[in-house]
Amino acid sequence: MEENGTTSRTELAKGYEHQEVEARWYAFWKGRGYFHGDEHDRSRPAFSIVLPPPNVTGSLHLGHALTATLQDVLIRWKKLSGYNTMWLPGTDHAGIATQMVVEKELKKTEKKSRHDLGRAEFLKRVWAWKEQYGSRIGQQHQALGAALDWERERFTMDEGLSRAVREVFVRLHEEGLIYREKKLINWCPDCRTALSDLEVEHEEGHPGELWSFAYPLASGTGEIVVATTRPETMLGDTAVAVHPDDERYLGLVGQKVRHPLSGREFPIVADAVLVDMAFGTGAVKVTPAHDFNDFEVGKRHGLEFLTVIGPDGKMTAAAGPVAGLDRFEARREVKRLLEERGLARGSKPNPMALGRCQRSQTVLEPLLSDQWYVKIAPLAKPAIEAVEQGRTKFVPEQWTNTYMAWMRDIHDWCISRQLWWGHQIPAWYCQDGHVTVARETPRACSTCGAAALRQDEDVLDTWFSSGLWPFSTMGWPDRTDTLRTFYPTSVMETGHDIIFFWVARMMMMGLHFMGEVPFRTVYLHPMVRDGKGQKMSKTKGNVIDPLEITGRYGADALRFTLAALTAQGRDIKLANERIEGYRAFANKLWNASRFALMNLTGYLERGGDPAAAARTAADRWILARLQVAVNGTVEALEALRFNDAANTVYHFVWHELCDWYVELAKEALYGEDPVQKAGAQAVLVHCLKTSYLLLHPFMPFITEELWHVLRAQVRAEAWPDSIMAGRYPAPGPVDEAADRAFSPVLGIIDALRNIRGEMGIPFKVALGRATPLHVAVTDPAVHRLLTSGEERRVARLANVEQLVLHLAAATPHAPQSAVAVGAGFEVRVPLAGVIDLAAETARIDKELAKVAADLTLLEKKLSNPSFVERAPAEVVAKDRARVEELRDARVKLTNHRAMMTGTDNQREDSPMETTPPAVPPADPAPTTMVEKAEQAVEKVQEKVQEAVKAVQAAEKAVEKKAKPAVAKARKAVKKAVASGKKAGRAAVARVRKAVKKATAKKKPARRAARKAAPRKAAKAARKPARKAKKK
RNA sequence: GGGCGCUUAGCUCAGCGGUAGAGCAUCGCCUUCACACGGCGAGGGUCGUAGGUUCAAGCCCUACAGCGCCCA
Repeated sequence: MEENGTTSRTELAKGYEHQEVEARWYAFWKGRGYFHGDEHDRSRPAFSIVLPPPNVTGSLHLGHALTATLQDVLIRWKKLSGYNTMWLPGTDHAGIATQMVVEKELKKTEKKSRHDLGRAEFLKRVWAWKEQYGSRIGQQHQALGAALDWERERFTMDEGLSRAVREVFVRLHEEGLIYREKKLINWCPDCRTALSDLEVEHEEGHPGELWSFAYPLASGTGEIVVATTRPETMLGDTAVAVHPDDERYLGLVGQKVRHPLSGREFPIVADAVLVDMAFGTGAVKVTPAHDFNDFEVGKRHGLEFLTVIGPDGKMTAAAGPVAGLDRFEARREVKRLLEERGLARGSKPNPMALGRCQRSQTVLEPLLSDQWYVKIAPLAKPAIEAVEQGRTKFVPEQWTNTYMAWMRDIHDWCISRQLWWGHQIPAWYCQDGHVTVARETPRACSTCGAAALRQDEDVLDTWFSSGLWPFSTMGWPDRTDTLRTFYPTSVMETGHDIIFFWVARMMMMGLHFMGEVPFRTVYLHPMVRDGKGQKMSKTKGNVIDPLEITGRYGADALRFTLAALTAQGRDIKLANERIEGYRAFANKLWNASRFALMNLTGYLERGGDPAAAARTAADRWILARLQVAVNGTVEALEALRFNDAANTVYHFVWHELCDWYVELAKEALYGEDPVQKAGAQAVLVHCLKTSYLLLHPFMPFITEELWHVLRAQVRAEAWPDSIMAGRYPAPGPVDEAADRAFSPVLGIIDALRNIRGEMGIPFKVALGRATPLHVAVTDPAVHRLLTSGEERRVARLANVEQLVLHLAAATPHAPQSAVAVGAGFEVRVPLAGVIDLAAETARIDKELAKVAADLTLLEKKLSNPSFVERAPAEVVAKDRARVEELRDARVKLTNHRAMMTGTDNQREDSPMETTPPAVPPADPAPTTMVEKAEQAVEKVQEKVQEAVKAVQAAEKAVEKKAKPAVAKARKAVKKAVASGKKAGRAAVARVRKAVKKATAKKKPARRAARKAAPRKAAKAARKPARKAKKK
């Protein structure tokens, strides 16, 4: 620890400064080897993750930050839980993207193309680029605190991984699962390479034009009209197809048409698969070399495959009059030429589907070419079975379906790319065209023995190498200890957009080459969007560098935010306010620790059982709550419910430890009793230490910092000198009795605070000053608890000067006072001279309304015989107990109210049936302003209702009368209704706001107005129950 | 065209069979010696619509509507 100079630090800055703290710890952890997984250690269970490799030339965005965070949470949690953890980092070479970046740079700085440099020289440049920029991702991961095993960092183009790639290629080829064939593929004219189906982005509804023209019959006796969205392809047409059942064209099938621009003649064929009789003219032009559907037609009918668009997106020589033109220019030119010849037959707008290149967004061109393919069905089968058998599970579960659907409908995988950057295909050709596939450069053709060999110029799809990632990174094809210890990995954690690219392919490759699934669990996290819900993308310019956020709010705050927002099944909208909130949380933890340090002088940690050190009910209570938090956190982590885990700790630290216990403990910490003081200190230290450990996976930096400071303060030599070497808190039984026993104290304090708040008595004005405040409790145990010291805590937290305790059902009669009733207690605050009778009456009425509503509901429920018979006994019992409680409260509150309004002659002290008004009487004189506003709201609401009804009626009428037009009309009407409703709601909301503002200054009036609304009263009625439940 | 997801407080979202929750925002009070990156209190929801199952339904089932994503 000396390397950090924090050994003796036991004082903290007033606020948490993340920059200062975060700068300190990464090197410390790394230097101590905490990130390294030991492949020789088989004594502990292993927990391993391979980081899905980001693109080496990219930089991390928030999606990566989420990946890093969730994986780090798992790794750190498992490490603290005693596992031999290993998290393997690395990057992939991103063939297309990287090559494009370097080519662009080359063009800019040297005005050269890669062809000017030649392959070898160009690759040198790419490597240089990789060396220069490849480290950025590593730095970003470090800034995020990711506990990555850097000793195992890999890159898909490393020697070892390249060897794995060749091995896989050769083996698959030997097994007949890799083949080379001339087929139609998706070609990007911009990247000048073939793509796999997965790299195609489909765009729907692109505004297009369905343009019709006529092919003259070769016989010269007529024409056949076809329509197309791509007129330029007509130069490659080698047939016209019609439906065999189409009577319009019966006589034409078998005849020929003459191409008006090239003069070629080709047949009219009948094809039931391709042709939809109802669409357009029912006749379709067929371009087998430039359309996937037409390609099949071409094969079925033995048509000519005529390529008229080249790899550069320009028309080839075969395109005759438009040869050399760009395909889009050619489109205009073809139309012009056909119009000139009088063959144009009109056009209409037609939304069309487009395929675009994932990288360059260029419209793809189907192109006929020789490519390498993986025959995928035999690989997919085991990958399907593995999931069916549950050997790999998806979380959230619904992704199983997506995976299965894709796997079952999988197409052969085009793996060759016309690039230079990547793994060059280990296939060689001799002059006779024989193919030799080999692990090492062969000396001679395996078929004819010819020595002159030329290696295939193409490289493999990047995903071909990253599909091997879970085992190629661990030394495969060698049988290494790393593989033995850490394969299969425990979890694959990545975005659901990558399920096919990585997950599916890793599954297939892992099963095929390792004989076992590559991961036990696949956790697919949601997409990170910006605050407005938009997908982050470079083109939109809303991509955020995680380092920007960590710089501003701290890595811990960002990590915690991401974890807290990662609920299963919904995208994350990351808003700055949210991150600010969790930065505040870090600050809260910091200051709770600061408070502790200030009050731990002289305390030495001896490692005893905190439960034994606990002296007071408050001590035992917080320990119980802590155990609840530990159990909840671990349970959530086990289920990969990151948000639940984060929120559980958050709630404990802020709302139980800080809001309650720190305040409660002051009684003992500032008090004279050394034993109680030591007890509170021990409990506080234990709670903080446990909180640090719970939080460490989420907030590694601040917890490590505070761990050291607290450890030094209490001289806890038994604690390891890094939190990373600590043990994660273990789930265990909760001291329910301690939790329950203390709740009356919390309830009484709550009640007093409520009176204060509602009556507008500032905290600094002590309660029970002139005359004492009264608290009555019915349970002797609670009475004992309070007399044995807890009443002093009540007094401190509610600022009470004199408090008289009664073991009784009710407090003594006092004329001007405020009363609150809870489960088993009643408090009475005399407020002579201070009390606002109207305010107190209103407050009591509010309470009464809640009680009455709750009671009505419960009584109705209990009077239903089938409920009593069929519902579980404990549910019924609980409701009965609650009814008793509510009746008691109703009596007390009614008495109190009667007393205040001067009609309390027959006050009752024992619970018995009284019948308070179900709805408390409203203040008879609300201000006219409020009245008017409320009426306005109602009117607007009525109007909206009327409008909606009217539209609906109209809708029905329309439906009845005009059946054919119904669909269209309905849509329009509904839209109108929706927008009308929306506008109406907005108007109501505005008026409501205005009312609120207007009434804000006139409290009694506002209250009265509220009373008038029974729904609100009913809602209010549920409130105390909720509070009680929380306790 | 097929599939999946979403619709809960002003906003962003949890909850998924037993009394509607969080964070932010709002309103009132408080510069109380851990924290104004704060404390205390309060208001705000017929849980998209219509049916059904159940003693009991945001929660399960069916249909519909709107939004989003994936695949063809």
